[in-house]
Amino acid sequence: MPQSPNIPTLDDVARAAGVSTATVSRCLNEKEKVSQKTLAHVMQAINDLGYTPNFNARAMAAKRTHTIGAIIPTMENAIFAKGLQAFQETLRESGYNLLVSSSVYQPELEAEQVRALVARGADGLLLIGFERDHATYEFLERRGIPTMLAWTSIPESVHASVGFDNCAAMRRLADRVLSMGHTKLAVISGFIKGNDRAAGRVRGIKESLSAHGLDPDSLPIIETHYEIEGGADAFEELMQTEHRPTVVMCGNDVLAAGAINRAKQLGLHVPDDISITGFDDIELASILHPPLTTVHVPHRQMGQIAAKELIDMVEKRSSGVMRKLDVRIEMRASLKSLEAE
Amino acid sequence: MPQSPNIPTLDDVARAAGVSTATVSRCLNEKEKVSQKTLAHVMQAINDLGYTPNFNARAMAAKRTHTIGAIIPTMENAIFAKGLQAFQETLRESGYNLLVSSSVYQPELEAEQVRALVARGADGLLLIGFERDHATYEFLERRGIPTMLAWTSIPESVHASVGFDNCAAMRRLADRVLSMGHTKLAVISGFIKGNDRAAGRVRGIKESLSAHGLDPDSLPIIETHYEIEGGADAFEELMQTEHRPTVVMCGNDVLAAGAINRAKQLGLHVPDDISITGFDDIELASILHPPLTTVHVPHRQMGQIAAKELIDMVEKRSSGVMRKLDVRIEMRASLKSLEAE
DNA sequence: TTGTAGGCGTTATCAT
DNA sequence: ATGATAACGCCTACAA
Repeated sequence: MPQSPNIPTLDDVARAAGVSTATVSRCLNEKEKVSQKTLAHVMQAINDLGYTPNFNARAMAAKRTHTIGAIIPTMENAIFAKGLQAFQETLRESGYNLLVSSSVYQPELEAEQVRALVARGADGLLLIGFERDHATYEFLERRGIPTMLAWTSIPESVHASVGFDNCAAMRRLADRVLSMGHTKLAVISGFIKGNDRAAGRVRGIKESLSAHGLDPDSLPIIETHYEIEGGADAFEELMQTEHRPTVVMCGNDVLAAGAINRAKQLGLHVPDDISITGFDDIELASILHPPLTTVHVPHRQMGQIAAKELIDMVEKRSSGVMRKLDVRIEMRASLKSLEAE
Repeated sequence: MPQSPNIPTLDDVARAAGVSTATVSRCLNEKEKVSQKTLAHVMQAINDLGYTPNFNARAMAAKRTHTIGAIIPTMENAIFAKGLQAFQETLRESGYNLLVSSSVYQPELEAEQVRALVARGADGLLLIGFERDHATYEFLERRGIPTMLAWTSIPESVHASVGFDNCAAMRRLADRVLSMGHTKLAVISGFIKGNDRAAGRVRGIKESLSAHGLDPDSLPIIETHYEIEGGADAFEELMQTEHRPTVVMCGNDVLAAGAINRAKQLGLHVPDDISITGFDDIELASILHPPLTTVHVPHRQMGQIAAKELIDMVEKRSSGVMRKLDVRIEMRASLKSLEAE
């Protein structure tokens, strides 16, 4: 027979310590307002009873939770993991907790999770990218929930954000590619609808093409899931077309990993037969064979800044700025020059 | 001047719809107990006001949250991502939400997060592995929180769990390795302290050694972080020893990826100069060069079963069983036979 | 420094 | 089918 769980409350502690609930509460939240002696007493009682404050009651009474919510598109690959880890660490240093949920790249699910997190009393939110239903922003606004957008940078936006310019970054990489003599490019992108990062990256390539006098509209683009298998299949499809590209630029490293792998299976040598590039510079990129040329994104820095800035917003020290970080092109062996040596 | 956020409550809805709060509550939770007409009215009011139920208030009054908490050691690699994704999906199908946090492989942090999740009113918990402070189990027990342990299987345990026998699995792989003529093995493991999965895997190798008449105590073992870099450095260290192993067995695929990569940098050919094996069979394993021989773990299945079982426990349909899943040895090119062809 | 008491937004019991 | 109303566990003026 399992004893019915008898959970100790503030009252129990107060009674055990012979003080009022207010005093116990103070011992928990404002130690300085309590005498050493009673503090010791109370703490003793807390330990003896195995008391844990009820979060929900706390949230209701205080209207603060010291909790930040984050919604990321996926946990299935390392893209967000690194940054999120740093985000969590930085939050902890300031006494905040992190609640994570994944939207699996589904806008409706994200909207739902925003409401869930807010309903739970999240003091602030971290969202990825800026493209989402207006209703969501409106909701956040009405509720007065400080929100940071990350992994992106938003031109002339009213939103606080920390990230980089996906379009400009990819454009720089494309410029490099073109400067190496490539003229026949192809692109493997994540699904663009509802994903501003993906859209920006493709746009960057097109801009580069235009600037170099090439036709952006004839650029072959395949959209697929951000998965290794997706990248692989898309790559194969690209290779079967009439005019084979000499370089395939991928929307992220995971897609590129799939592409490189499939190339190998098809008997194509990278980069001699075909060059491949990625985006993100996750750890995977450097251990691929050949190592992947990609855009390095400062994941950890982004997470740290997001955390600090968000806390400042929550604690009214800031009203939300926009931070644009620098990226770096990481040249590795998967991209080869077409010029004579 | 930002308008002070005026969040609508049940009362507001009730007033707007001209009914009592009780009725509104019913419309939200037990529609069938309300007439069509009032239901429509109330829903209208809810929409008009943009009302969202306050989760914390709800949790307090109902003592149920339909929320499951999960604490995983890391989000930094894909090991748990796949299973967790399936876990979340299955939970959703039954109307449950998932709250995730990461312990970064720190037992104290995990203990803290268990309390946090319980304080938040989690109806149940998913934990990885079984090795943790007794106090935590006791706490969970006292609070009456259904808990599932995953990624492991526990001999004669009172705990509900779903997973596989890490020791037996690795032993099977080691048996294969030995049957291929290898006698000089070395191991790169994650830190064993506080990590039963890591410990079990190493034990499996030792058992295999013993069974084959080899001395398990002379097995070189390096413990390191579950990271690519950790695996790489450990590998290099192993290669510098007097008696070079002919095969390096790694505690997981991430370590193996690091090892393979470093081998390449050192000018060693895998598997001709050295064989390498992994554990988990994450996607990465098959795109490594050469593809990695590893132990395939049914991640998604594990997540699904964990979710179903945990819900059953929460809803008192089950008192917690132990499910042991099968793993499969995935033979790929990174492991080579030493026998003459 | 400590105690008293009202209120936070729901659910659920008991009437009606 | 609907309405009062008492919890739920804590925080926080306000008082002492």
